[in-house]
Amino acid sequence: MLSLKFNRTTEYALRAMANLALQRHDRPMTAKALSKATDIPQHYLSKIMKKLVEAGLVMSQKGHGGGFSLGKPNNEIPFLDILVASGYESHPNRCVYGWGECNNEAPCPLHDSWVELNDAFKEWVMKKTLMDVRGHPVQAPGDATEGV
Amino acid sequence: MLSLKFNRTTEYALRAMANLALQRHDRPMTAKALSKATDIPQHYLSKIMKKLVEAGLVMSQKGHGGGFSLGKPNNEIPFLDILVASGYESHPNRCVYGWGECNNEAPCPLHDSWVELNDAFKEWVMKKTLMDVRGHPVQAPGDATEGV
DNA sequence: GACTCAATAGATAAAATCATCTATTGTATG
DNA sequence: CATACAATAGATGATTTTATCTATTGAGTC
Repeated sequence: MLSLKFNRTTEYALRAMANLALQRHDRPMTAKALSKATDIPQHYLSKIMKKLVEAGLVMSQKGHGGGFSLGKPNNEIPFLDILVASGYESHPNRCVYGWGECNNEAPCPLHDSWVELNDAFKEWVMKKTLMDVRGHPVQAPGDATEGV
Repeated sequence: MLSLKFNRTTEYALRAMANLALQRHDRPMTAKALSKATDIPQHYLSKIMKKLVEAGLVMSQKGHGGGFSLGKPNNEIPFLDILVASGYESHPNRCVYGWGECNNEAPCPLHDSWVELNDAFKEWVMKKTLMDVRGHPVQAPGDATEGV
Protein backbone atom coordinates (compact mmCIF):
# COMPACT_ATOMS: atom_id res chain seq x y z
CA MET A 1 0.00 0.00 0.00
CA LEU A 2 0.88 3.58 -0.67
CA SER A 3 2.91 5.47 1.87
CA LEU A 4 4.17 8.95 2.44
CA LYS A 5 7.72 9.70 1.52
CA PHE A 6 10.34 12.36 1.82
CA ASN A 7 13.20 13.00 -0.51
CA ARG A 8 16.36 11.07 0.10
CA THR A 9 18.19 13.91 1.75
CA THR A 10 15.49 14.53 4.31
CA GLU A 11 15.02 10.86 4.97
CA TYR A 12 18.74 10.50 5.51
CA ALA A 13 18.76 13.40 7.93
CA LEU A 14 15.99 11.82 9.95
CA ARG A 15 17.75 8.49 9.92
CA ALA A 16 21.09 9.89 10.98
CA MET A 17 19.58 11.90 13.79
CA ALA A 18 17.57 8.95 15.04
CA ASN A 19 20.71 6.91 15.06
CA LEU A 20 22.64 9.51 17.00
CA ALA A 21 19.78 9.76 19.47
CA LEU A 22 20.03 6.04 20.18
CA GLN A 23 23.69 6.20 21.01
CA ARG A 24 24.22 5.08 24.58
CA HIS A 25 27.73 6.25 25.33
CA ASP A 26 28.70 9.90 25.20
CA ARG A 27 31.57 9.49 22.79
CA PRO A 28 30.97 11.16 19.43
CA MET A 29 30.20 8.98 16.43
CA THR A 30 32.33 9.30 13.33
CA ALA A 31 30.80 9.97 9.92
CA LYS A 32 32.16 6.64 8.83
CA ALA A 33 30.49 4.75 11.62
CA LEU A 34 27.25 6.64 11.14
CA SER A 35 27.41 5.94 7.44
CA LYS A 36 27.76 2.26 8.12
CA ALA A 37 25.04 2.15 10.74
CA THR A 38 22.55 4.03 8.62
CA ASP A 39 23.55 2.74 5.21
CA ILE A 40 23.94 6.24 3.86
CA PRO A 41 26.82 7.01 1.47
CA GLN A 42 29.53 8.52 3.62
CA HIS A 43 30.35 11.68 1.76
CA TYR A 44 26.77 12.42 1.02
CA LEU A 45 26.03 11.98 4.68
CA SER A 46 28.81 14.39 5.54
CA LYS A 47 27.09 17.10 3.55
CA ILE A 48 23.89 16.51 5.41
CA MET A 49 25.66 16.47 8.76
CA LYS A 50 27.15 19.81 7.95
CA LYS A 51 23.67 21.29 7.61
CA LEU A 52 22.60 19.73 10.86
CA VAL A 53 25.66 21.14 12.56
CA GLU A 54 24.98 24.60 11.18
CA ALA A 55 21.45 24.36 12.50
CA GLY A 56 22.79 23.56 15.94
CA LEU A 57 21.13 20.16 16.09
CA VAL A 58 24.44 18.36 16.05
CA MET A 59 27.85 19.07 17.47
CA SER A 60 30.94 18.08 15.59
CA GLN A 61 34.42 17.42 16.81
CA LYS A 62 37.34 17.31 14.42
CA GLY A 63 40.46 15.23 14.71
CA HIS A 64 41.34 12.06 16.50
CA GLY A 65 38.50 10.77 18.66
CA GLY A 66 36.15 13.26 17.06
CA GLY A 67 32.80 12.78 15.39
CA PHE A 68 29.20 13.85 15.79
CA SER A 69 26.90 14.00 18.75
CA LEU A 70 23.56 15.63 19.44
CA GLY A 71 23.67 19.35 20.05
CA LYS A 72 20.64 19.30 22.31
CA PRO A 73 18.71 16.85 24.45
CA ASN A 74 16.46 14.46 22.53
CA ASN A 75 13.25 16.10 23.55
CA GLU A 76 14.36 19.48 22.29
CA ILE A 77 14.80 18.28 18.74
CA PRO A 78 11.45 18.05 16.97
CA PHE A 79 11.38 16.44 13.56
CA LEU A 80 10.42 19.84 12.25
CA ASP A 81 13.90 21.15 12.96
CA ILE A 82 15.49 18.21 11.24
CA LEU A 83 13.40 18.64 8.12
CA VAL A 84 14.07 22.34 7.95
CA ALA A 85 17.78 21.90 8.56
CA SER A 86 18.00 19.24 5.87
CA GLY A 87 16.61 21.72 3.38
CA TYR A 88 13.10 20.37 3.09
CA GLU A 89 10.71 22.86 1.53
CA SER A 90 12.18 26.22 0.81
CA HIS A 91 8.97 27.78 -0.59
CA PRO A 92 6.72 28.44 2.42
CA ASN A 93 3.11 27.67 1.63
CA ARG A 94 3.12 26.79 -1.98
CA CYS A 95 -0.30 25.95 -3.35
CA VAL A 96 -0.76 22.40 -4.70
CA TYR A 97 -3.22 23.74 -7.18
CA GLY A 98 -0.67 26.18 -8.51
CA TRP A 99 -2.29 29.40 -7.39
CA GLY A 100 -0.03 32.22 -6.37
CA GLU A 101 -2.35 33.32 -3.63
CA CYS A 102 -4.12 30.54 -1.84
CA ASN A 103 -5.44 30.78 1.69
CA ASN A 104 -8.62 30.47 3.70
CA GLU A 105 -10.00 33.67 2.23
CA ALA A 106 -9.24 32.81 -1.38
CA PRO A 107 -8.98 29.03 -1.34
CA CYS A 108 -8.06 27.04 -4.40
CA PRO A 109 -10.30 24.06 -5.24
CA LEU A 110 -7.99 21.72 -3.39
CA HIS A 111 -7.34 24.01 -0.44
CA ASP A 112 -9.72 22.59 2.15
CA SER A 113 -8.74 19.02 1.54
CA TRP A 114 -5.11 19.92 1.47
CA VAL A 115 -5.22 21.79 4.73
CA GLU A 116 -6.66 18.76 6.47
CA LEU A 117 -3.74 16.59 5.53
CA ASN A 118 -1.25 19.29 6.05
CA ASP A 119 -2.45 20.07 9.53
CA ALA A 120 -1.84 16.47 10.49
CA PHE A 121 1.59 16.74 9.02
CA LYS A 122 2.42 19.93 10.84
CA GLU A 123 1.28 18.55 14.13
CA TRP A 124 3.36 15.46 13.65
CA VAL A 125 6.44 17.33 12.69
CA MET A 126 6.17 19.68 15.64
CA LYS A 127 5.19 17.25 18.37
CA LYS A 128 7.42 14.35 17.55
CA THR A 129 10.97 14.69 18.78
CA LEU A 130 14.00 12.48 18.94
CA MET A 131 12.66 11.31 22.27
CA ASP A 132 10.02 9.40 20.34
CA VAL A 133 12.69 7.34 18.65
CA ARG A 134 12.49 3.85 20.03
CA GLY A 135 15.47 1.67 20.86
CA HIS A 136 16.07 -1.43 18.84
CA PRO A 137 13.72 -4.32 19.63
CA VAL A 138 16.56 -6.50 20.88
CA GLN A 139 17.49 -4.17 23.71
CA ALA A 140 16.89 -4.94 27.35
CA PRO A 141 13.42 -4.12 28.63
CA GLY A 142 13.06 -0.75 30.31
CA ASP A 143 16.06 0.45 28.39
CA ALA A 144 14.15 2.55 25.89
CA THR A 145 13.15 6.21 25.70
CA GLU A 146 14.96 7.55 28.69
CA GLY A 147 15.25 10.87 26.88
CA VAL A 148 17.24 13.83 28.18
CA MET B 1 5.76 27.37 7.61
CA LEU B 2 6.67 23.95 6.44
CA SER B 3 4.21 22.04 4.35
CA LEU B 4 3.89 18.63 2.84
CA LYS B 5 4.68 18.24 -0.80
CA PHE B 6 4.43 15.79 -3.63
CA ASN B 7 6.69 15.58 -6.61
CA ARG B 8 5.74 17.67 -9.61
CA THR B 9 4.23 14.83 -11.57
CA THR B 10 1.87 13.80 -8.81
CA GLU B 11 0.96 17.37 -8.04
CA TYR B 12 0.20 17.95 -11.70
CA ALA B 13 -1.99 14.89 -11.84
CA LEU B 14 -3.97 16.08 -8.85
CA ARG B 15 -4.29 19.51 -10.35
CA ALA B 16 -5.42 18.28 -13.73
CA MET B 17 -7.98 15.94 -12.26
CA ALA B 18 -9.34 18.62 -9.98
CA ASN B 19 -9.70 20.87 -12.94
CA LEU B 20 -11.53 18.27 -14.97
CA ALA B 21 -13.80 17.61 -12.03
CA LEU B 22 -14.81 21.25 -11.95
CA GLN B 23 -15.83 21.32 -15.58
CA ARG B 24 -19.52 22.13 -15.82
CA HIS B 25 -20.36 21.17 -19.39
CA ASP B 26 -19.97 17.63 -20.65
CA ARG B 27 -17.76 18.46 -23.59
CA PRO B 28 -14.26 17.04 -23.27
CA MET B 29 -11.39 19.38 -22.48
CA THR B 30 -8.39 19.46 -24.77
CA ALA B 31 -4.88 18.98 -23.47
CA LYS B 32 -4.12 22.47 -24.63
CA ALA B 33 -6.97 24.00 -22.68
CA LEU B 34 -6.15 21.93 -19.63
CA SER B 35 -2.54 22.96 -19.91
CA LYS B 36 -3.52 26.59 -19.94
CA ALA B 37 -5.99 26.27 -17.09
CA THR B 38 -3.61 24.40 -14.85
CA ASP B 39 -0.37 26.03 -15.92
CA ILE B 40 1.23 22.68 -16.63
CA PRO B 41 3.51 22.34 -19.67
CA GLN B 42 1.34 20.85 -22.39
CA HIS B 43 3.43 17.93 -23.53
CA TYR B 44 4.39 17.00 -20.06
CA LEU B 45 0.76 17.08 -19.11
CA SER B 46 -0.05 14.81 -22.03
CA LYS B 47 2.23 12.16 -20.63
CA ILE B 48 0.50 12.36 -17.30
CA MET B 49 -2.93 12.25 -18.90
CA LYS B 50 -1.95 9.11 -20.67
CA LYS B 51 -1.31 7.41 -17.35
CA LEU B 52 -4.63 8.62 -16.00
CA VAL B 53 -6.36 7.29 -19.08
CA GLU B 54 -4.66 3.93 -18.74
CA ALA B 55 -5.83 3.79 -15.15
CA GLY B 56 -9.39 4.41 -16.27
CA LEU B 57 -9.70 7.64 -14.33
CA VAL B 58 -9.98 9.70 -17.48
CA MET B 59 -11.55 9.10 -20.87
CA SER B 60 -9.89 10.45 -23.95
CA GLN B 61 -11.36 11.26 -27.33
CA LYS B 62 -9.14 11.74 -30.30
CA GLY B 63 -9.75 14.01 -33.23
CA HIS B 64 -11.81 17.11 -33.80
CA GLY B 65 -13.90 18.02 -30.78
CA GLY B 66 -12.01 15.51 -28.69
CA GLY B 67 -10.21 15.89 -25.40
CA PHE B 68 -10.31 14.54 -21.89
CA SER B 69 -13.14 13.97 -19.48
CA LEU B 70 -13.52 12.06 -16.24
CA GLY B 71 -13.85 8.33 -16.61
CA LYS B 72 -15.94 7.94 -13.48
CA PRO B 73 -18.18 10.06 -11.27
CA ASN B 74 -16.32 12.43 -8.94
CA ASN B 75 -17.06 10.49 -5.83
CA GLU B 76 -15.57 7.32 -7.24
CA ILE B 77 -12.17 8.84 -7.77
CA PRO B 78 -10.24 8.96 -4.50
CA PHE B 79 -6.97 10.84 -4.46
CA LEU B 80 -5.36 7.50 -3.83
CA ASP B 81 -6.14 6.40 -7.35
CA ILE B 82 -4.74 9.58 -8.79
CA LEU B 83 -1.50 9.25 -6.87
CA VAL B 84 -1.08 5.65 -7.85
CA ALA B 85 -1.90 6.30 -11.48
CA SER B 86 0.55 9.19 -11.61
CA GLY B 87 3.30 6.84 -10.55
CA TYR B 88 3.66 7.93 -6.95
CA GLU B 89 5.48 5.36 -4.84
CA SER B 90 6.36 2.19 -6.61
CA HIS B 91 8.04 0.56 -3.59
CA PRO B 92 5.22 -0.58 -1.28
CA ASN B 93 6.08 0.01 2.35
CA ARG B 94 9.61 1.18 2.31
CA CYS B 95 11.06 1.85 5.74
CA VAL B 96 12.18 5.44 6.43
CA TYR B 97 14.87 4.10 8.64
CA GLY B 98 16.21 1.97 5.84
CA TRP B 99 15.41 -1.43 7.26
CA GLY B 100 14.50 -4.15 4.83
CA GLU B 101 11.98 -5.63 7.20
CA CYS B 102 10.07 -3.14 9.25
CA ASN B 103 6.63 -3.76 10.71
CA ASN B 104 4.77 -3.84 13.98
CA GLU B 105 6.53 -7.04 15.02
CA ALA B 106 10.02 -5.84 14.17
CA PRO B 107 9.72 -2.06 14.22
CA CYS B 108 12.58 0.22 13.35
CA PRO B 109 13.31 3.08 15.76
CA LEU B 110 11.17 5.45 13.73
CA HIS B 111 8.37 3.00 13.05
CA ASP B 112 5.82 4.03 15.64
CA SER B 113 6.11 7.69 14.92
CA TRP B 114 6.08 7.10 11.24
CA VAL B 115 2.96 4.98 11.34
CA GLU B 116 1.08 7.75 13.06
CA LEU B 117 1.74 10.19 10.29
CA ASN B 118 1.29 7.65 7.61
CA ASP B 119 -2.07 6.52 8.89
CA ALA B 120 -3.30 10.07 8.59
CA PHE B 121 -1.98 10.17 5.10
CA LYS B 122 -3.58 6.90 4.09
CA GLU B 123 -6.91 7.95 5.46
CA TRP B 124 -6.76 11.21 3.60
CA VAL B 125 -5.78 9.65 0.36
CA MET B 126 -8.54 7.06 0.57
CA LYS B 127 -11.39 9.17 1.86
CA LYS B 128 -10.91 12.29 -0.17
CA THR B 129 -12.27 12.11 -3.67
CA LEU B 130 -12.78 14.53 -6.51
CA MET B 131 -16.11 15.31 -4.93
CA ASP B 132 -14.20 17.17 -2.25
CA VAL B 133 -12.81 19.54 -4.81
CA ARG B 134 -14.46 22.88 -4.28
CA GLY B 135 -15.61 25.18 -7.06
CA HIS B 136 -13.86 28.48 -7.46
CA PRO B 137 -14.78 31.06 -4.85
CA VAL B 138 -16.40 33.33 -7.41
CA GLN B 139 -19.07 30.84 -8.34
CA ALA B 140 -22.74 31.27 -7.49
CA PRO B 141 -23.71 30.07 -4.00
CA GLY B 142 -25.12 26.56 -3.85
CA ASP B 143 -23.31 25.76 -7.03
CA ALA B 144 -20.55 23.75 -5.44
CA THR B 145 -19.99 20.06 -4.80
CA GLU B 146 -22.95 18.59 -6.57
CA GLY B 147 -20.88 15.47 -7.17
CA VAL B 148 -21.85 12.60 -9.46
C1' DG C 1 57.22 18.06 15.08
C1' DA C 2 55.62 13.91 12.44
C1' DC C 3 51.71 11.02 12.05
C1' DT C 4 47.02 9.60 12.14
C1' DC C 5 42.32 10.41 12.49
C1' DA C 6 38.30 12.88 11.19
C1' DA C 7 35.45 16.86 9.79
C1' DT C 8 35.11 20.44 6.06
C1' DA C 9 35.18 22.00 1.37
C1' DG C 10 34.92 21.88 -3.48
C1' DA C 11 34.91 19.68 -7.87
C1' DT C 12 33.01 16.23 -10.64
C1' DA C 13 29.96 12.54 -12.15
C1' DA C 14 25.76 9.61 -12.37
C1' DA C 15 20.92 9.22 -12.18
C1' DA C 16 16.32 10.72 -11.87
C1' DT C 17 13.02 14.17 -12.73
C1' DC C 18 11.02 17.61 -15.45
C1' DA C 19 10.30 19.66 -19.89
C1' DT C 20 10.29 20.32 -25.00
C1' DC C 21 10.09 19.08 -29.75
C1' DT C 22 8.74 16.34 -33.75
C1' DA C 23 6.33 12.88 -35.76
C1' DT C 24 2.29 9.71 -36.10
C1' DT C 25 -2.34 8.01 -35.53
C1' DG C 26 -7.15 8.66 -35.13
C1' DT C 27 -11.60 11.37 -35.71
C1' DA C 28 -14.80 14.63 -37.15
C1' DT C 29 -16.23 18.16 -40.73
C1' DG C 30 -16.51 20.62 -45.17
C1' DC D 1 -11.32 12.64 -49.77
C1' DA D 2 -8.87 16.65 -48.06
C1' DT D 3 -8.27 19.32 -44.11
C1' DA D 4 -8.04 20.61 -39.43
C1' DC D 5 -8.01 19.11 -34.89
C1' DA D 6 -6.34 16.49 -31.08
C1' DA D 7 -4.47 12.46 -28.61
C1' DT D 8 -0.45 9.23 -28.75
C1' DA D 9 4.34 8.04 -29.21
C1' DG D 10 9.20 8.57 -29.21
C1' DA D 11 13.37 11.15 -29.17
C1' DT D 12 15.98 14.60 -27.15
C1' DG D 13 17.43 18.14 -23.86
C1' DA D 14 17.69 20.75 -19.35
C1' DT D 15 17.61 20.79 -14.50
C1' DT D 16 17.76 18.88 -10.00
C1' DT D 17 18.91 15.45 -6.98
C1' DT D 18 21.91 12.07 -5.46
C1' DA D 19 26.45 10.28 -5.13
C1' DT D 20 31.56 10.05 -5.45
C1' DC D 21 36.25 11.62 -5.39
C1' DT D 22 40.08 14.51 -3.96
C1' DA D 23 41.99 17.88 -1.34
C1' DT D 24 42.30 20.76 2.95
C1' DT D 25 41.88 21.98 7.75
C1' DG D 26 41.81 20.90 12.59
C1' DA D 27 42.80 18.01 16.63
C1' DG D 28 44.80 14.54 19.22
C1' DT D 29 48.89 11.02 19.91
C1' DC D 30 53.58 9.31 19.76
